[in-house]
Amino acid sequence: MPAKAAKAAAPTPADTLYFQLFNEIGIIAQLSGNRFQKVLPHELTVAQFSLLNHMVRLGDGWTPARLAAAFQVTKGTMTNTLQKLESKGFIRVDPDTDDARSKRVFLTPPGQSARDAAMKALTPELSTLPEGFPPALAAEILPALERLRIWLDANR
Amino acid sequence: MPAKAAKAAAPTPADTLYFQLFNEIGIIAQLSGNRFQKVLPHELTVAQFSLLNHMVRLGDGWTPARLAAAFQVTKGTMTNTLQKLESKGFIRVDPDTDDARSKRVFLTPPGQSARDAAMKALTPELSTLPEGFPPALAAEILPALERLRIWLDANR
DNA sequence: ACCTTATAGTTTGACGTCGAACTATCGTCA
DNA sequence: TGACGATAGTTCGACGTCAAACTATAAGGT
Repeated sequence: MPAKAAKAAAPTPADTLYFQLFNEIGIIAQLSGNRFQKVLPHELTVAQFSLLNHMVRLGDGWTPARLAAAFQVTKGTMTNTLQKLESKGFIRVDPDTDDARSKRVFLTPPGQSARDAAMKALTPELSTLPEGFPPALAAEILPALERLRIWLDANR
Repeated sequence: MPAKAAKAAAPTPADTLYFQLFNEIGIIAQLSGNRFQKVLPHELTVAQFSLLNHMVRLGDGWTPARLAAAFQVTKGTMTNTLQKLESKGFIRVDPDTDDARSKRVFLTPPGQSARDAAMKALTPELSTLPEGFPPALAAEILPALERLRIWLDANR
C-alpha cells in the first residue's frame, strides 16, 4: 500500500490540464457568444445567424437532419431554431419530393439581407480584437482546436 | 473607385480567421459540456458541479456576486444555480453579518461528497482523450486561450 | 408481401443563460 | 441628517439546448 494512499481518484496532472482547457473554452464561448448577440440586428440570435451564414457559405437546400449534424445539435434543437427563422421569413422549409420524411431548407431574399446586415454588424466587433489577440495567434491554435473538436465529435 | 467595388463590408482574412476560431470554440464547449453532463451523478449539471468544484479548490464563504463575477455569468443566473444546489442540500447560504445586502455561500458535507463523486465520474471520461489529443498540445494552446479569455473579459 | 429496424421530424419538460425591472441596503457628500 | 448614486440579490420572460417519447416514412430481409 502506497504511503500517501487514501483520497481515491486524485486527478493526474493531465486531467487538471484538460479541466483548465475545457474551462477556458467554456468561458470564451460564453463571452464571445454573448458579445455577438448584443450587436446582431433583426432580433437574430447567434444560433439563428450561424444557420443563415451557413446557408450562404455552403449553399441551401439541406435537410434539417443534416443541418443538425453539421451544427452538432439535436434534431429537436434544429426544429426549434428553424421554426424561429421561418416565422421571421428568413428561410423557407419545403417538403422533400424524393423522401416524404424529409424537408429542405432554403434561404429567402429577406434572409439573405438579414445575414448581410448581421455580417456588417459583426465585423466592427472584431476590429479591436487584434490588439489583444493577434490573428497569427488565432491561426496558430486553430489546428489544435479543430483536432480536438473532431476527436470529440468522433468519440461520443 | 476600386474595380471590384460594391458588395460592402467583405470580411478580411483576419475576420474569417476569428470567425473560425469562435466557431470551433463554441462547438467544443457544447460537445464537452454535453459529455460531462451525461456522466455527472446526483443530477448535477455542469454549472452546478463547477460551483461545487470552485468551492473545494478556492474555498467557500464567497458572496453570490463574487461568484457571478468569477464565472462570468449574471447575478440572476447565479441566483438560479445557487437555489438548485441549496435545494439539493449541497450548499448553505447564510446572511452576511457585516452587510445586510449580501449573503455567503458555504459547502455542506453532502456537497463535498457529491463533488468528490462527480470528480471520480469525470476522470474516466478524460482517460481516452490523450490518444486523440495529447496533453502537450493542451498545454501548448492553453496560454493563448487564457489570453483571449482575459481580453474578452476586460473589453466588454 | 409482410415485418422489423432505421431514419426524419416534432413535441414536451427541464436547465442555464441573458437582459431588464425591481427591492433593499450601503456609502458618500452636502 | 438626509438625499442620492452604487451595489446585492431576486424575479420574469425569452431563447437555445438536451433527452426522451412519439409519429410517419423508408429500406431490408425472409
